[in-house]
Amino acid sequence: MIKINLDVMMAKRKMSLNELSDKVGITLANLSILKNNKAKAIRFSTLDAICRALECRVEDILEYAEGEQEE
Amino acid sequence: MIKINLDVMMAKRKMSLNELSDKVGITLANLSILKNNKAKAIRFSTLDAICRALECRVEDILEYAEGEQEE
DNA sequence: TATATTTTTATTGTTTTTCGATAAATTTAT
DNA sequence: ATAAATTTATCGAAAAACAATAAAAATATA
Repeated sequence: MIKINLDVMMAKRKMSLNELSDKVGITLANLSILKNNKAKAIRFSTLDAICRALECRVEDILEYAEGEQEE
Repeated sequence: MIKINLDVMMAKRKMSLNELSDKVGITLANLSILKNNKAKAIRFSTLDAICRALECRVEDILEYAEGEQEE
């Protein structure tokens, strides 16, 4: 499965959802959905904006976890 | 911008579009579009399938390239 | 060169999903 | 308690994935 580690990166940057929402330009609600692994896909433009806002790489946000599912 | 490095990974694995298309379960045409940076988004299910098929990580496929555009 | 294989491009249609806008509920901090 | 931050939930619209298909173009091979 693909894991979203947005929360980790936000913590590292001490950035709140509000701030990130502003910088990325997507609504608070939708960003929350993405952060909590409720989204089924992502636009590259959004991923790009997130990486730019958090000054990080794709792999800081998205992770392929072999097998794994539970929770 | 977000770069797709599918071609690099396919080369490393000596895997053709045909083979990858089979394993991933999306059509040849659409995989080609993705490979050539014509897609605007990607479903996590697809990204997952690609990582599994190529036995690689997300960062082997997707890369955030600061700035950059041209070409 | 001729032929086969692989890849790219294009089109149409269906289904899915993002994302905005909004509001309420919930959680966490003050 | 109160305020702030986050999550959850609808609804709708616009966008995009992806299938199916076919044809064109590029590449490899005999």
